[in-house]
Amino acid sequence: MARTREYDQNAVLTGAMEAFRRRGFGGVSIKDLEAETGLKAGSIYNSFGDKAGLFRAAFDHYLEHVLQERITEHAPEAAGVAGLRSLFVSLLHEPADGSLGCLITNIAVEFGGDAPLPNAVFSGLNILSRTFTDRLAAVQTHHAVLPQVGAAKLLALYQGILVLIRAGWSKPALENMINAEFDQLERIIT
Amino acid sequence: MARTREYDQNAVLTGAMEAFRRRGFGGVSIKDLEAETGLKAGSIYNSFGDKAGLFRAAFDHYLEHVLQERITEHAPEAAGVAGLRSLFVSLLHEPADGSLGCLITNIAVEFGGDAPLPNAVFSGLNILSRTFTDRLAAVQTHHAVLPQVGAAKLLALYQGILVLIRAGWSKPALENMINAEFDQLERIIT
DNA sequence: ATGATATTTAAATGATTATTCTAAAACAAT
DNA sequence: ATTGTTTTAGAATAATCATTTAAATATCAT
Repeated sequence: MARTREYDQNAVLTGAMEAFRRRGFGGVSIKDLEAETGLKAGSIYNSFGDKAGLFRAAFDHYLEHVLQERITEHAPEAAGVAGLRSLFVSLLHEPADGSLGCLITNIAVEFGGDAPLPNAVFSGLNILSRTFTDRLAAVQTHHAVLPQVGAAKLLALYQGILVLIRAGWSKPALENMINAEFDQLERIIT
Repeated sequence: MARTREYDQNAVLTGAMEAFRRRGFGGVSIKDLEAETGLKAGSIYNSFGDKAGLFRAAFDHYLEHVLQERITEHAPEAAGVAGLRSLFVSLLHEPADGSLGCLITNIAVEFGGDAPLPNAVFSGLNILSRTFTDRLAAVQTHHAVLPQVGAAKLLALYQGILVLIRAGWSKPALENMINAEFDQLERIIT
């Protein structure tokens, strides 16, 4: 039988994920990944095939352990539209040293010029879109726009907020904006 | 006296700008820039100092000849809030072969992790923010949110739309969303 | 036309890139 | 303990990167 793996798969993926979130796919070298994962290049290639393979694994890890968990924590079905507000506000809480960033946003921008987008970008956007649509559909009234249309707006707003955070835009201004938007939304649906 | 410059400064900046819009700063090599500008590497370094120098010049060119002209065309002061709607819809018209992209959005995302942002990112966001604030302030009523808050929302929406275009999101869906948003906005202010 | 000066070109440089290879070390079952 | 297999570690590779250098070329004022 073979030697057992020494490293902690979860820690490796988390380290790689953080690097990719901060600096994008092209901005992270194998050497960087060695530093952030603790693995040597040989082990990375042995375990993940190539840089893109590790990236895909890290992106899946992001969807499962960052995005999904964030939704579960802030905006579960029972929390309704108020949960969506909490989800949006949670985006503003970032580490002091630069923006960690959202892989969906960042990779859509980095690859969207001509390179084919990783499937995880679509998966991520669909997870968000479905969450928004579901929460809006649950409280729909005849005064409001269709849930799909409202969800598209929230999706754009969500991505835009992440861009503005990345650009260093004032967080209090963003929080006021989010609250005004959800105040208005809740006024319409009640 | 010296030899005169052979190349067309405007064409050079346009070529470099398009490359940077599509593939970001890190995604464009000097070789790419040679192909897209027609200049040889030596001339690029002679004229712009280094890659970052050409990038700065191309970004300034973008603000002046793409962003400002787009605002002038679609959303001059006289056009009011209806002009803003036209500005947003204009974002959806892109070339068939991949997304050209907005330098402000793309560079904010690419550099926002830890690298310092070029000043042009702030300039661009401020140009947009001021335009939105001004148009909203001109029609403000007591029913609406403060112009600064409404402008922050439009700014986030604007950036988010650009991300979603980059991600290949359905353009008709985005257009419906934009129209619903401005229908609601115009309903409030009249 | 000539001299002074800039621009252009192409080759050279050194750093960094992703990836592969090789040998050493670690483990599990026998 | 020995065997078989896998993970490691580090060196080696070949490509590409931004940048510099030096020579050739082109232009303008005289």
